[in-house]
Amino acid sequence: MPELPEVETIRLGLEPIFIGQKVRDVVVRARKLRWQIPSNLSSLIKNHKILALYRRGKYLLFVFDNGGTLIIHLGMTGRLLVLPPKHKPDKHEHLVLEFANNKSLCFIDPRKFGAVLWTHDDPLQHPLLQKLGKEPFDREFTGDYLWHKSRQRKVAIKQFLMDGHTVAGVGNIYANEALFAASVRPDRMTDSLTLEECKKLTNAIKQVLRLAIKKGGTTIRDYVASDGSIGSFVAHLSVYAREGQRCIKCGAILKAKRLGQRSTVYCAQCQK
DNA sequence: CTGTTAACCTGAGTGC
DNA sequence: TGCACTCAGGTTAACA
Repeated sequence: MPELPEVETIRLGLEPIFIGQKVRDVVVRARKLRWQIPSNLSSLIKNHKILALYRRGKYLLFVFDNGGTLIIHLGMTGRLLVLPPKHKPDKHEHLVLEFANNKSLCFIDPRKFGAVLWTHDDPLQHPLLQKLGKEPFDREFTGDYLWHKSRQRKVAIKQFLMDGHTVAGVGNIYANEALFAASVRPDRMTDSLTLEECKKLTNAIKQVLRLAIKKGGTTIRDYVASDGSIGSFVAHLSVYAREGQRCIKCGAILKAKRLGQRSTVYCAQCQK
């Protein structure tokens, strides 16, 4: 369920605790998440230090002092919690990294749509990351970029935005919110968008994501930060999960429809 | 290549 | 209570 703001909030919470810290022990419990957790993970990272923690889209990248990188994706229900080494393990706690500073980093994921991977090479060249679209806060994520990418494409703009190959990190909540902020109907075909609309959309995405990070993400049901705290962006949602309620701008009743089997909420008055 | 759909998996909520 | 069914912050692989 975590999208870019939630993943970034988790990253910000983990960074001060684990940078420079050495892995003392590794416990792998899950047989299989989205993919198998590397069976030799322990030998890869035990007694090695984390040098840096980056984010690309919804992926977290833990760079180790042996040159390798642990890649973690949280899927729909994944959590990364900082707990004491002796805590009672959650039913769905699939991986625990125990560190020299006496803190454990725990990966919990009931639905197992998440992923824990390892690469010796440049993580950005990993097959799963290599083809990702621009980072929303990249200077190059502009209206021009979106306009060029969207030409001759016959998909609803919302689905296009949620495709990580268009822009990385935008999921269902923030696609809904950004489209509302840009006054664009979610079911518009991408190739019908004008350059002007693409500019409004890219700006809306940056603005919505920035505020959501500032608010620590959106907690609807599962999401919590690495310290267990919840995100407060729910209070700023304009359309997501507000079907049947009134539009905050014009007062019309918000409509819902399914786009690519994802719930979509919009204001038929404000969004054209 | 593009576009659509099923699949991965568990838990919470609803209606009968 | 139980059962059937729907839905959920994601994404890939397999189709047409």
